[in-house]
Amino acid sequence: MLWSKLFIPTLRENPAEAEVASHRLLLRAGYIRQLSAGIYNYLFLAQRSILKITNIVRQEMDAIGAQEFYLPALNPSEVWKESGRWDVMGDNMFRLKDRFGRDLCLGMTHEEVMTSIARGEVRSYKQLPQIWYQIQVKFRDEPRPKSGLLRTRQFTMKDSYSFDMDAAGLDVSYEKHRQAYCCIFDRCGLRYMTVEADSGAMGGSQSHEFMVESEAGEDYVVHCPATGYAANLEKAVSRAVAPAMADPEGDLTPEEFHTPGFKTIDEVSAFTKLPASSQMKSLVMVGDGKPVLALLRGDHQLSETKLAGVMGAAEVRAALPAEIQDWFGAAPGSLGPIGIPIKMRIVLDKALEGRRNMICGANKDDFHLRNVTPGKDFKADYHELRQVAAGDTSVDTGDPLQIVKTVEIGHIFKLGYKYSKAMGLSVLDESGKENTVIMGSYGIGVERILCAAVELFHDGNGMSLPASIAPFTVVVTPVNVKDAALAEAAQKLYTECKAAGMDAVLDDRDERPGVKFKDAELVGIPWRITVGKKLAQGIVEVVERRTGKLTEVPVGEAVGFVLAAL
RNA sequence: CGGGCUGUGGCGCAGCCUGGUAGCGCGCUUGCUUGGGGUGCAAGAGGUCGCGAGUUCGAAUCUCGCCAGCCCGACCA
Repeated sequence: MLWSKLFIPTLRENPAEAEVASHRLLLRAGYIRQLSAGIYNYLFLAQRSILKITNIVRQEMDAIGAQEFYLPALNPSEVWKESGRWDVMGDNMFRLKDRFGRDLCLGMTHEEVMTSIARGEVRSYKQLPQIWYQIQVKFRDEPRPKSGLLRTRQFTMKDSYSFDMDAAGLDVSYEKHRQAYCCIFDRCGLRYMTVEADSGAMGGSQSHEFMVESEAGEDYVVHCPATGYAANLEKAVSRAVAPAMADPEGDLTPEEFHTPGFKTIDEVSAFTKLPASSQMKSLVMVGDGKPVLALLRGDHQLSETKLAGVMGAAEVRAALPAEIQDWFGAAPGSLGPIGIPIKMRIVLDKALEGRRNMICGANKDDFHLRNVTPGKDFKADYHELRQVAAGDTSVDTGDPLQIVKTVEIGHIFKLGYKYSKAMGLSVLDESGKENTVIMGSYGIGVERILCAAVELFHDGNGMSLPASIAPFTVVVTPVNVKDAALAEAAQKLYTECKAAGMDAVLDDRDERPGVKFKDAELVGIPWRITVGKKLAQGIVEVVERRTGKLTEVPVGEAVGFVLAAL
């Protein structure tokens, strides 16, 4: 292709509205333009890159025996009502009515539709397992679209669904996906981590996320370089740093003391001259409408996800001040596990196991208790409730943990029977008995692969995409198109590149060399063959975008040089 | 949904406080020039100043309402 004929609207200056690197550079390099909040036009370069990504995805999915479908984005409400998600999805779902007033929505994901196909057609164990996938558009009315293509309201997803007879079959389908995803992300040239993820309170037994480390990300991953442990912060476990001070010795009896106006952990800490780790933090939470008191070490944070898991609740929230007053007869800041007027479940974080003679609220405004020992002074029910904090170490080895910010590019998930049960998907087994099908679902955010690549690989001059997903592999740049010898040699090199099967572009624009170099670097083409002065000696330059390394090679060897480096 | 910020030619911005004929840089067009890192010169085109009301002789500028976008938070199957 000839650059002079292409629509590649690069910008000299940074667009004002873009902050994160991928957003800024995709705009500047002329890949995308915004249509509305969270809705983007993909121009020529973006579309080229996305097609390369989806081809890789398609090849690897096909390689595990998955079959490509293409389902409607426009969905009737019925299937969503069957699964219960018509209500669950709330405002995140785009909804509309047809001319007869029937409810429709734009699909956010396709478990329901895939399940509806399977239940209508799949009747026998002989037809299983199946893996069906599609590469298709998804719609989610995000509360806050942000960061360019990282969080949008319309995006492309590769979503697949597996159908198996039993858990062992699901294990196989799941493992196939895990490996396919690794192949996909490897081929896309990404550095990523596979991490354990929270599988929710609803029966999902296992889940992994594929994460790329980036400041632009929205998820936190706990990672142990020494042991290789990696988990989403929501799910991660760790060994906490020891309490700052040992507990008082002996079987002491709880004793009330006056703490006028001291409510927070820090205030009580300053007042008692004891570290936060000597206190028990009392958090009143509500899970699916039921109150619970969660106790943690004063310097620890509650993980709401873990608490939800312990309670088996779909959703947890902090109790409102009025609810707390009603249940405890005291205000937040003086709460504790002893003498609660109503019956309420109390759960303790495991970091409190073995602790004694601690400080907590007395359920009486402006009073606290000292010498409170879990298990002795109240019934202790220990669970993993704490969020991993900076400085924590590996549970197994005590090696240091890191907490890193990441972008989620893929997620694989054992669904279990959630949809097959709700929607009645079963087959006859060998003995002629009905067997509910077990399912898995697996997603890849296609645009996020592009974003993650830009986040990982960019510098002051622009992006530097992996050759496998760059819109072009090589650009041939004659330094001066008015010089017939240069123009002719460049044209010839370009033709050779094409003949060698490379995605090449000839920068035949009548521009100064600086302009062409800048554009090629901004757009992120991995290789450039520069045809300039030294052509007289039969020499051209091959420049690698990522390293900036320049090699002078004879004209006849330039194409081979690039090919060999790919 | 709460908090903050911003809307002025395609892009980046000034002008607004203190009301009086809309400006700069880049880009674009034409001509010349230059030809190894966004060349230089000259001449042009392009804007109902986000929308609507109000105040005023007069509003980009002041007041009110609305809309849109960005950032932080809440939220994120």
